[in-house]
Amino acid sequence: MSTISRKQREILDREQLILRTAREIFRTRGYLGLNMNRVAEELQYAKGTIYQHFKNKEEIILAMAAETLNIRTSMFERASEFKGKSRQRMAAIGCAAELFVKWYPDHFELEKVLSCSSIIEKTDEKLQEKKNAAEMKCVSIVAGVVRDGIAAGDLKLDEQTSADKLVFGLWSITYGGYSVMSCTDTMDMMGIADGFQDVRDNCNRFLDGYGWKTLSTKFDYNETYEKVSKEKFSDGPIRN
Amino acid sequence: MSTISRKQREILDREQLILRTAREIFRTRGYLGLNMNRVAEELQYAKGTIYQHFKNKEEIILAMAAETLNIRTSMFERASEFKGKSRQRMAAIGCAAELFVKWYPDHFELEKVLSCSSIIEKTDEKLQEKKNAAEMKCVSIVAGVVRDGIAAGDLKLDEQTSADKLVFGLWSITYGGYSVMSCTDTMDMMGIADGFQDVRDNCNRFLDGYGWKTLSTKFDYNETYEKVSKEKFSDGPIRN
Amino acid sequence: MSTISRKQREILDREQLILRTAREIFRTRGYLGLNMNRVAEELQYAKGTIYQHFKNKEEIILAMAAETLNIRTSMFERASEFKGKSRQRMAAIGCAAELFVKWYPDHFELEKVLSCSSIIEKTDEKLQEKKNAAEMKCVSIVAGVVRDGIAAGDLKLDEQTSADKLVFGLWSITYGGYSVMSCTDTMDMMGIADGFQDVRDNCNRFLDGYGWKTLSTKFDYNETYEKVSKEKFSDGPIRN
Amino acid sequence: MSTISRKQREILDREQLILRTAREIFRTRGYLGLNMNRVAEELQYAKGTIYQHFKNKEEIILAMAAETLNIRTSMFERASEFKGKSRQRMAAIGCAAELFVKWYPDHFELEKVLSCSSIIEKTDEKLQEKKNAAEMKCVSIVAGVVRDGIAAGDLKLDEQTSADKLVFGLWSITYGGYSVMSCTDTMDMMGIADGFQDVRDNCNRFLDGYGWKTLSTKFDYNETYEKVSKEKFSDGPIRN
DNA sequence: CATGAATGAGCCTTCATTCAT
DNA sequence: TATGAATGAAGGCTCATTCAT
Repeated sequence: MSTISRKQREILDREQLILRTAREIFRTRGYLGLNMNRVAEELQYAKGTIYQHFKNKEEIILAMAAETLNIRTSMFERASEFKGKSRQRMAAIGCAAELFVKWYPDHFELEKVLSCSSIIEKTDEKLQEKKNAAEMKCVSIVAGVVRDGIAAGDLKLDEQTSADKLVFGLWSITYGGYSVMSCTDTMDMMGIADGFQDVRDNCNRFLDGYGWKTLSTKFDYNETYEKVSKEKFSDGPIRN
Repeated sequence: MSTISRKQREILDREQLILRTAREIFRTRGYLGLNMNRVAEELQYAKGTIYQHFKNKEEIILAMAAETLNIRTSMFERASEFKGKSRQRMAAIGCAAELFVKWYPDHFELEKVLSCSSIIEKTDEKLQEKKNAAEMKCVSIVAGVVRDGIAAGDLKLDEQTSADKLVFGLWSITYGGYSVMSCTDTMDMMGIADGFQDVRDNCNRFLDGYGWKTLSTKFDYNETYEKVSKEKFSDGPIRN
Repeated sequence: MSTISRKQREILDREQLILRTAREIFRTRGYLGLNMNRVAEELQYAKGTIYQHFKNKEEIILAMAAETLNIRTSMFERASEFKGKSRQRMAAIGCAAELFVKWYPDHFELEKVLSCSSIIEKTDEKLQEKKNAAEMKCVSIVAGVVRDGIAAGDLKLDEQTSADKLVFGLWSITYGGYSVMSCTDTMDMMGIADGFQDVRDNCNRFLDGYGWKTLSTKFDYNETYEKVSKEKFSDGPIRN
Repeated sequence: MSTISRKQREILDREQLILRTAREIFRTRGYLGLNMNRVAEELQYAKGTIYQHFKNKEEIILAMAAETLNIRTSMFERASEFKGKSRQRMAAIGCAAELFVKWYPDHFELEKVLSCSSIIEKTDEKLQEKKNAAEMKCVSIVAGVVRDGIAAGDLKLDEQTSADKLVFGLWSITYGGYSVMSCTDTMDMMGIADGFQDVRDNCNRFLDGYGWKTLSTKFDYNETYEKVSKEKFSDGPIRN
């Protein structure tokens, strides 16, 4: 890593530059507004240059997603290292998820786009695997904390309930919640003012429903969120 | 309704025919595979004729979404009329949501596409409002059942919790859950075999977390689902 | 055929117009100089219009070849109907071949291009078959005259020699000869002044070699050529 | 030749290496599949390096053709030195031509490509001349044998027939025959199984037509071919 | 000399939309 | 009102060639 040549370094930088530009375009103009012409133009590079780094448009999308997914993974990792009871550590991950959405709001859109098979089909399988690995790691971290909770006796699951189901539930609430939030109209319609707070609360109620023991009955989750935020993520958005 | 002329009737029929065809194409070939040429061809009508009914391609997408949204609304309405305690009526709506996803799997894709601002911008505002109204009505039905539960004393919410937050939660779990389910890879990764069952269970645990009283402690939710399915939706997919 | 609508007629005309233009470009600038842009430009039509008639560039090439091949076939047919002994009828076909090359000099180039598998692969199989059928018919006409010669006792082939081999030989001499002629440099190099005359003579010597009986020993082939030309092809280049 | 410096030697080697690689690509992927990128990649050299040897892509094509043309010339030379009567020596050249086609099947494709004016125009005139010289030499060898035959009294040509016309005829039959053979479809259509044998036979019948005396009436041409092949070309494909 | 990233002209192709009939 | 040919902007992608290092 340290012996990387200057040139290779420059290439890597340029790749990130391309992704950054693409992300900007994607955020402001959506998937259909993102095209190689625009990226090249915005970047003041020739079209061919972009193609030297990414085989096609789809690979840019995938690379963007992989990039933020890696960031999310490291955020989840950091959060999972929060010192506290299992339930608090889960809250820490919730905090990480929340900050991730706030910092990389376009990631959800990317995931949506990538779920179109016609897009993913055009990409290199290796890149896909990289992305999947990052996602996998993320899921594992959450599942790990759930199992820690079980091991610590904070959480008892009946026979019908696997740790995975619980993870799936949390994933659903957050993914679904943040998705709904990305559409202000729906939020207004539902009468939701502070979506982030509500997603937090709903996650907690969900875990309550499974009987995951809190530290104290009067435990203020928001306090934990603040603490995690300060301790682990005070330095703002991470760049890969 | 009864005073509608034969001609207007024909136009409506054709509109539905167009939407049906477009939906078929959308389901099998995705958004990028849906184009006016294909619709016209499949329909055995001329392209110009389609433009007499829909101002542009985007309006077709929007109309498709509005159509299924209306179906969902009527499904929710029917479900909410299920005879039983409030919690059971909510389960009935859950059943409706599940059947809706099973019967109209393309609706999620449509919503995804519509969330691209560039698409919705090209559509007539009135049609957007129609779609929003349908969505609104759907949300209201769910909120209504929540309030019925409160009124009936089955559910007590503290000061921090509004009925809306609870609706938002349910929406998140189902929307998020079904979204995740649409990607088999992620499902495998998470180790989820039967997503529908898990969404059901997670919804129920979530409501448990809020303390919504069940009819009996040994209440079997799945039984309710079966009953609702038979009583209310045994006649299969609804056509507008 | 007679009930063809005016519109269909126009379309056919336009298709021929496109082919005529493409042929012109092909003749002057070669395969690499022929592109859809240029065709559209030259034709003063929009690019899309061209694509409404031909799926892609390759199909234009193929269609051009099929068109001239059909012409050649009908020329061969006409020639084979020349009244005379078998050897004279074969000469008549030689005359047709010669005129064909003079009238449609680009056809050879087209064949060359089409022999590139990468080109033909992009075309519709049906169109390929059409072209092959035309070619087949052409070959059959020649083979037919050879067999007529055998039947009439003008030509006796030994056991090692099939009628097909003889046809192949004639094909080789004419195709090869005309190919060489298309490159003036080589012609100069070889010291050939009047290639057409030499191809005629060589064909005749070749048939002499196989012992195909001439009408009289002093028979002047060129005279036959002139007669055929006047009787059968005095009206100049045929348009499909 | 002997005073060539090591450096010049290296350059020559590299040039041959480039041509060899280009030829390999050309054979397997055709003209459109041959690009500088691919050549450089396959060769493990940088693109710029190739440009140090060849001004542009077209010159590579031309150089490849010149190279094989030189090989053909030396094959023809060798064959013309076959001991025997004039007609047998001509058969020896026919054998060389046949082996050349078998050993360097891509040469025909190269000639095809080069016949596109747009290609040759981009090349250096000197290289063109080199190629032409090689071709010229080849033609001369054949013409020489014809003249030897005349001088030896084996062949008598009338006033209308020049030695060149005869050479042109042989060229036509072989070039045309091998061209047709490169398209299996046409071969099938014509009902030709062993094209090489038929080209041989047709050449011989052609020469018979001109009355070129064979050694004996029962002369077996194929025997000569075999003998030439063994005596002159048993060491396989020649490398420049 | 070797390198190979950058260039950008050029090509193919698609498709929403219009409009003359 | 229906038609469907024509349009042409838009976008994806390739590749020969250059040139700074």
